[in-house]
Amino acid sequence: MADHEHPPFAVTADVVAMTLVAGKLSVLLVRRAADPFAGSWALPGGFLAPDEDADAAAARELGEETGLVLEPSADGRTAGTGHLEQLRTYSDPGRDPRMRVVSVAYVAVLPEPAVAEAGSDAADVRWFAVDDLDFPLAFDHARIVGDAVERIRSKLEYTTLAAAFCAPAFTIPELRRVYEAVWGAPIDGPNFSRKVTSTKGFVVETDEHRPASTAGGRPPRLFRRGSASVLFPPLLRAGSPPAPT
Amino acid sequence: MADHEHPPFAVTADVVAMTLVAGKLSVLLVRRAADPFAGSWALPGGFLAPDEDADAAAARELGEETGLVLEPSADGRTAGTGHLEQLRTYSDPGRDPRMRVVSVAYVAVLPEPAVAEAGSDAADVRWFAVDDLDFPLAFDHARIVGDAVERIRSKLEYTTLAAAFCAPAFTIPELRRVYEAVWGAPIDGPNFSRKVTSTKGFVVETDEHRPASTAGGRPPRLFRRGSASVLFPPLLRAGSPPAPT
DNA sequence: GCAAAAGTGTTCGAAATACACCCATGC
DNA sequence: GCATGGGTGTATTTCGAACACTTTTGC
Repeated sequence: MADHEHPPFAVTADVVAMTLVAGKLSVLLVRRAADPFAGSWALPGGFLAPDEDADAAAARELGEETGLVLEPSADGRTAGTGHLEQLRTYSDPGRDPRMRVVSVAYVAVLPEPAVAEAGSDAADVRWFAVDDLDFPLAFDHARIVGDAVERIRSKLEYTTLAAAFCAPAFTIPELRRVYEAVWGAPIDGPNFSRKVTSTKGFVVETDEHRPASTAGGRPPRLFRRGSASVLFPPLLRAGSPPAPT
Repeated sequence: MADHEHPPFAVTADVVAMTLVAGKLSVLLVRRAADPFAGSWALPGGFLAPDEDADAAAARELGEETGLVLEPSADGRTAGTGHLEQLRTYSDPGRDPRMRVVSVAYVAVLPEPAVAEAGSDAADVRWFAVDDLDFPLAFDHARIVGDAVERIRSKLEYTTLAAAFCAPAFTIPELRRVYEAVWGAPIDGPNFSRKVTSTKGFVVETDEHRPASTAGGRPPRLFRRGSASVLFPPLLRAGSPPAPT
């Protein structure tokens, strides 16, 4: 390893924050004010501070936009609800027209109630359903969002990540709707319920029930997230195989 | 995003190159000559050139040590044999005592015949069985190797990556020994053979056979790598579930 | 022939799928 | 009651684990 003559790099952490909005998988975007791609939508993110690593920078940037504090752990699970994990690093020399910027991208999963669009500016921070992203994003952020969606889709199969989309207490049908929204395919309710409740550590039962909706129906039981982070055996998508990581 | 006052970062690409040596999963290490951790074993790697991205830098560094040229593609598959894919990025502020160094780590998988230790220096580049790594490595490279091993173990389950450990033409038992070496557990030969040959696109049959060994035995058929990169349904490890990515 | 290694056949049980049916609520 | 949504029971089928057994070589 040489230790001189290396060119100047800027390093950023960019976050693909995801949640369910009105039952649709959505990502958080911010409208750029400054020069390159001014007016375009982009991922929240920013430069690493001198004393912080990329995990901390991602958590900080996410907190600045959503008001939520997620402490990333080894497997991405956070102390409370939510999830924050590294996705991959994008380093194409031309990805920022100003200079050499290497971006460490993250995926965050937030429970739906936390959709608070507090943070910095008001109408310049918005959730977009991923299926509605038919306009170009700044930099290579469209590609990053695509990679993040594919990561999340694939991780629902063999981890308990779906619970990160839910509030601390949730029902089995709510969890099922997470799978249906992310995978875009219906899932058999009875079999899903059995699978989830019989997989040790996925969910833990409480003795509470959510009140039935105004449309009627049996009040569903409430569950909390279990201690397991992997799902074994996995919950495989029926049809097409997933793309590799 | 600010565009000033960001501290100077150096960005490196480090490669965890893996292959089977004498039937054991092994990683390529180089002995450091220069100052921090001089004399210690470390991963091959180096700084990104001004005009190259991390993928290209990783491929270049690997080529300088092994003489092999692997062109990384979207899913990590390379044109010929072998495999090169991004692992994750390590950015702890204290990971290099000299300065702020962010390292984009890669995993490379090479076929056993390619163990040529040509490259730069002779005895300062060596393959080590991962189970024999009971000495400390330079920087945080021990952690990176651990993450790489876990990534490879997990990817054998749901991708056709195992074939990257093999020569262009290989037998089913050879492929099975890859799984056994990486997972460290025996696999039933008959069932494995059926699973592999019945999964469309994993391997394609040739009409050649490898000559039987001197110990006798039926000569195994030769196969080549198929076009599939994902394995569906996956080939799950029997016992303990894998750690999440 | 005998040992060794590759590959096939067969059985068994666990688990996913499909779907009929029962339960508990709002109106 | 009746519609709505949650949950259980059960038959079917598919798939993997285990292992007996056949094939094809070297010696």
